[in-house]
Amino acid sequence: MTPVATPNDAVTAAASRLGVERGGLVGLVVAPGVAVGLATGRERLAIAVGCAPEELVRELDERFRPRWVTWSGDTAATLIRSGVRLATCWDVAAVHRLLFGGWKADPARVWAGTHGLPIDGLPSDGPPNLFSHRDLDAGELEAPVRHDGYLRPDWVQGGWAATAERTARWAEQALVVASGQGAKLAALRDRPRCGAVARSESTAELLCAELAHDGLPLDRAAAEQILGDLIGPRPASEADAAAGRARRDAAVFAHIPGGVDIDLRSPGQVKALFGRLGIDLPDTRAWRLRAMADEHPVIAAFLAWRKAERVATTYGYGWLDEHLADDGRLRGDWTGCDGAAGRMTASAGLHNMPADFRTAVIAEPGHVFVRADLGQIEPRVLAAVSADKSFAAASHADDMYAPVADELGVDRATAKVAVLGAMYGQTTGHGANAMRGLRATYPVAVAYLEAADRSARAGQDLRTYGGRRIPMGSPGGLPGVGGERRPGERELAGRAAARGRYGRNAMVQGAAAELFKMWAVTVRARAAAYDARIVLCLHDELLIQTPVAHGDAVAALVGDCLGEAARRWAPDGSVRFVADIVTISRWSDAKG
DNA sequence: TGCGGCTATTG
DNA sequence: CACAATAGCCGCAG
Repeated sequence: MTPVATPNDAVTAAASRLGVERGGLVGLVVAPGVAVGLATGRERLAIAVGCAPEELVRELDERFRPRWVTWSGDTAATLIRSGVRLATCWDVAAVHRLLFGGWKADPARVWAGTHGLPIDGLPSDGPPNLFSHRDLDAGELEAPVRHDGYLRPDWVQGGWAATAERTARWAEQALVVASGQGAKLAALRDRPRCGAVARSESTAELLCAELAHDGLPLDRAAAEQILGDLIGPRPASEADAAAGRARRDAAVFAHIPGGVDIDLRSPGQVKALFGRLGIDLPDTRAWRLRAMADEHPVIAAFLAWRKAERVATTYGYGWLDEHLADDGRLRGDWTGCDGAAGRMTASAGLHNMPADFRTAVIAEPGHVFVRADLGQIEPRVLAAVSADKSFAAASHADDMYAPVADELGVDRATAKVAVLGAMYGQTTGHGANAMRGLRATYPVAVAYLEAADRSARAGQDLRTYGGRRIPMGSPGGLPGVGGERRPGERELAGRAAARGRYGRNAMVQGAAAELFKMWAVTVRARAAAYDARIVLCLHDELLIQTPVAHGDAVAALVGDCLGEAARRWAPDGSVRFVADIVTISRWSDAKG
């Protein structure tokens, strides 16, 4: 009689062979239908038979809670589709973006980065070269690394998933990268929190995969009601849609004696039309038109047209059809950090949905939302990262601008403009005067911003408080600019100033993003005990759906998590961070 | 067909 | 109308 191996036995055996322990690094790759590759410093292992590989990963995660080393969020996405959600990870792509900046973080690039190999020497992913193959023995073909130190392109492009053994090797390579990244982070001695940030940026990738999979609850009937009020009922055909467009256009043309026939979607034609009516404008932006609304009734009609047109094209029925599934969830792609300062991004309108639609974001039956948003996060973050003691003292007020206004001897609105102007780089207009007061009162914080501004102007890379590199290599975009035209002195100065504004803002916005993600992953971890899940991240705001019975507990927990995250991110504790936390059934019920 | 400009939405 | 993002349509170059 042969004893049948239970999943439990398999897990124990695997854990024992690998030496899995709580918080220990374990390389993990998943090749669906092939194998799960696992690797530790002790051994590598491929699980291709026996119990379901995903089940084994789940068991290992729950029993030992290692820090899984992944190549990217794709691993988490694959596992989530199998019903497995990891607790924590070290995502080498996320850490690469932190260390090197920018967004590209494919395995070939990440490997080269940690090994100090030039990016422009990356082997091309063209067809295999027969001559080079002839010199390789079988062992080398099975090795993921070339003699010159780069990863083999065929492995990178999917070859890693060809066999069970290769998945184990690929997991091992990820572990090697993580180790190199750890060394690089340790070398950033003036960024003591970068290790903690690397871990939260990694786990944010797990959160992103979950957000993409789960989606945001959006009530279809409520959403279509809103649409109907703005642009009318769902068109039954293309002809119907065209008739609707013509009807909306006609409502604008009706205000023009004699009638016209222009394309309202063309700013140039609209500008010309207003010109014929005696209204001269440099452009047709809404704020400019709104100021001229008294001049002619067509302006108000046109602004209403713009609003409806916007909804019809971007947030109309097509938007719902494309992104809102039958289960009432609006789904988009999520990235843990953008290419600039490192904020999370989302597509499908999740980050820029018009506020009107928030009434359609309704908690599902038996659930409520806990909505929490950070108050005045950017000035508080500036106080922390610059270590300005006076500015930090101001953060102890619920409204930070009140003590700042007192110190500067100005009203609150002026104080706010001055602070925001300093962080965004505004140097002209109303903010300029208050700026001098700010420099006198909070010299450390202002010096921090101005140092960032100077570095950025000079084209020197920046690094945020948490260690994210802000590349300034070829800043401001405008690559090359075809032709012989050389930019004038004014234009060059303008571009340098833009780089300066970008740089000073990136240091604040980037640091705020680090704290926010640390908060988010802390909430994610703690809220799981209440069956609560984050359904939306919005730069300084979390929306969490939880069973009704746990609403109050989760609301309290979210506040605790902010304190915990703040202590982990900035252990000094001199800055107070605040959040407005409410338990609601519709997103729109939150007080704004 | 691709891309810069314009416009609008969000934080 | 500063800083960031996504996203659509227009107009123009190739």
